[in-house]
Amino acid sequence: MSLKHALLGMLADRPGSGYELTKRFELSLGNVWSAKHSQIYPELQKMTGLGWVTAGEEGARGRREYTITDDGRAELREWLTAPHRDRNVRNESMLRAFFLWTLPPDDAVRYLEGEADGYRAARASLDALDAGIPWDSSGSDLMGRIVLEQGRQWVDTMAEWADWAAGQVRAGHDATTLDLRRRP
Amino acid sequence: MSLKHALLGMLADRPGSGYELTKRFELSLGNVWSAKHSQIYPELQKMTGLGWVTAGEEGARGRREYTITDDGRAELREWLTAPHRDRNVRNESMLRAFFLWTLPPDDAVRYLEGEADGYRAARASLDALDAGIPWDSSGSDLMGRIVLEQGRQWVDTMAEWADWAAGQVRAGHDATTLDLRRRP
DNA sequence: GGAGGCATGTAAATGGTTACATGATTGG
DNA sequence: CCAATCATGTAACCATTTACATGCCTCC
Repeated sequence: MSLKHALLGMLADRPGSGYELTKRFELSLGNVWSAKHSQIYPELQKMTGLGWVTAGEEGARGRREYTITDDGRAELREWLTAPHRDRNVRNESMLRAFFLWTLPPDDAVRYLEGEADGYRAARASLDALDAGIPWDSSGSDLMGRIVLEQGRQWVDTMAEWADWAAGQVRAGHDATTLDLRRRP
Repeated sequence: MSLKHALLGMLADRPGSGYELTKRFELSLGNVWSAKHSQIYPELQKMTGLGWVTAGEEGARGRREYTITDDGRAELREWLTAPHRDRNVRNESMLRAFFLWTLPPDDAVRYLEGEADGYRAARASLDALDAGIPWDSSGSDLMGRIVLEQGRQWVDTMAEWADWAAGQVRAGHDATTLDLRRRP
């Protein structure tokens, strides 16, 4: 049930309409969580029912601005501090990698090289995103930039891994002869 | 629609029943993709309808073994080699991190330190998994171990990041004064 | 006046989790 | 004989995506 909390978190910074929240997902938060407007609008209505947000007057073009309530802030704090054990990972590129042994080695190497390129492209767009944001000294910008840095380290690590993996497959290694070089 | 392909990939190695496939998700594949038996059984039936697998005779305790067909192998190859652009990431811990600025700094630091510990624990269990598998020279073991290595690098990178992030918050940095040390 | 962006919604379908339900076999 | 594990399934619910649907407002 993270969508509600993602919306609460965004509204804790400043009030916004469903449309604006959709844009915030697309522009910044989308790198860690995504949602479409068709899910966001009904969710905001449910959250109004729960008393976590209040809907403002209908403005131009039917615009309706939502504001977080004290109950909403309490719920957000609860979600942030409660222990959470479920590391539910879903990584489709790794799932594919798992089955690359069913392909001729050349095709497997091509896949892994393509992945490495994909990660390098992702790195470039994270850099562009970083450079394009006029970071200020607010708390939300601090955590935004720290999370962005996480994305950068993640794609770098994955690009390195994909290069390494392609090399191992190209060299004809098997699971017992892998060269498991670790970072110092 | 990755579940079908995950099942195809596992059956490409060797035939298996729904129960066994569920176990394979729990024991090895679960680190990159997960599924419950309640989703797997109906899916195998659909795949039989598509001609991607064939169901064997009903054995003891109603056990039914599924075997991948040539059509199934073709579909798997197609899925592995077709270009895929959608990097649809969903990372709930990072989503939380994004909103840590709403907490008192001490609580934010505690969260990040807890994350670092969680990643170190994950590292230990990946090491145990690796040590417990009698890797052989098969192609499936090669890719299995390469993917496991990815998991190891991922959790190491994340533990380092969480330590760094906790330090930055503890030191009272803001987005304009972050110490963005990069790996050499 | 038309294009593009602002703005909101619903419906249908798919994907996934939790809970319910049942029974056979094996090993201690 | 009892517990654990093997083995399969369905139903209800929740989450997510895709497609359908509408209309306003601003700028060129």
